[in-house]
Amino acid sequence: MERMPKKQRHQQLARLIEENPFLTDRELTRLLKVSIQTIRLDRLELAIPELRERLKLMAERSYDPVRSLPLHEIIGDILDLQLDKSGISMFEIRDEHVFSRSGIARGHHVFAQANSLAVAVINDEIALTASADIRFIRPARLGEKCIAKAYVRSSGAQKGKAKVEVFTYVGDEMVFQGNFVIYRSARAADEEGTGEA
Amino acid sequence: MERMPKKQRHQQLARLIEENPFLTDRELTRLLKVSIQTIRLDRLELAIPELRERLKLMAERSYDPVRSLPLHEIIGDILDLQLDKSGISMFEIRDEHVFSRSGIARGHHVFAQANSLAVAVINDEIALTASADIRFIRPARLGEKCIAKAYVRSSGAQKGKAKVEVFTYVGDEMVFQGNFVIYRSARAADEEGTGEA
DNA sequence: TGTCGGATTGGCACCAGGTATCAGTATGAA
DNA sequence: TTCATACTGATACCTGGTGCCAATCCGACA
Repeated sequence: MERMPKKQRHQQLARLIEENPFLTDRELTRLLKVSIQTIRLDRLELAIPELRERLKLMAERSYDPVRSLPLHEIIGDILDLQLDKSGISMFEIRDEHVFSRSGIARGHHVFAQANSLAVAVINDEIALTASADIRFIRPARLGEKCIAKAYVRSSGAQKGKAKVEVFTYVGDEMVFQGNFVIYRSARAADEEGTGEA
Repeated sequence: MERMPKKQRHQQLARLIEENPFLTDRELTRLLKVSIQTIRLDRLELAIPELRERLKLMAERSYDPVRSLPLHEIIGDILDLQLDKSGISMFEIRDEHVFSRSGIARGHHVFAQANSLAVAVINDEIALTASADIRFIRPARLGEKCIAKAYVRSSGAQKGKAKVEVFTYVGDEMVFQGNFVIYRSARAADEEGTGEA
């Protein structure tokens, strides 16, 4: 009936906007060889908002402090935290964490989870990793949920150095183990845990 | 001279937009009790773009795959790579890598650079971190460029385990040192280095 | 063959949130 | 008084749309 079936054009339109949300209707006109009205009818049917709305949504998503910070802050979701004692976090291995060929997680992601937790469990305004001795027991794979458990072996509230041991499991299999030495600013903070890592 | 000194209003304006980039000029009119023309003159003087440009910039920033997937692939830019011998990479500490309060880089980013390099320098199809013994000598800070140098101490092409030593410097100061043991799939790959880490 | 209906296109009014420019007013200092 | 600076108002114009109506195309079906 048409030069190109409507369904197919809809798919193309959706794909184009998915790939590049910055396209105006006018630019889409060029790419799909239909009138601007058709583009707009298509967007309407597909419930794709106009360019400015799309940009606004993206800006809002990236601006949401809860969403934008955790990516850079703590790696993994804290499930339990007993300051200066122990903590548990969960981290799911996703596509972006693995070697594409083998589906095995890059070591630094597993380390990042453990490191984040080791720092978070220290009840202090400033806590920095001083050194660590780590073992990757077996590879963590795509889709696996890593449960890291941290135990503060010596809080070092006076000496300024805490020792934290972290074990990471997938199910009941240990995948990672690390001994961390964490610098702390000596005076333990009165405040609640900071959420930083 | 004015109800409120211009300088002060400029500060307030900048702060308001910083806090909430979604404000229109009309809304700012209400908040600052000046005409919309004044708001626009102010924005001009302060070089603050219009709402739509601000949203577009935010959307672009959050869309940039390099920024949004910070821990995915190799961390740091490979400057030099001699497979099974040595390698050098550079990694600049940005906002998203530091504790906001102290401006000090989170340990796992510095580790990720070293780990990426240690894996990249191994000339094999599959290379995984088995264990590591690491020291954070001094904190790396916002804006600093970390230069990591990796040396393969024993390639372990037969035994399946390579030893790689990594030193990371800012200028001539060492910030990090680590000894990595890397599993490799025994048969050294004929291909070029993979680019994965 | 005519006609019906969905798909497509064109045109126009209108909108938000601006830019650019010009003119007028207020206010304080020299 | 005069002058500069700050502020305000008004108008034309821009982009990237929405909303709506009419015209056209094109294939299917009686």
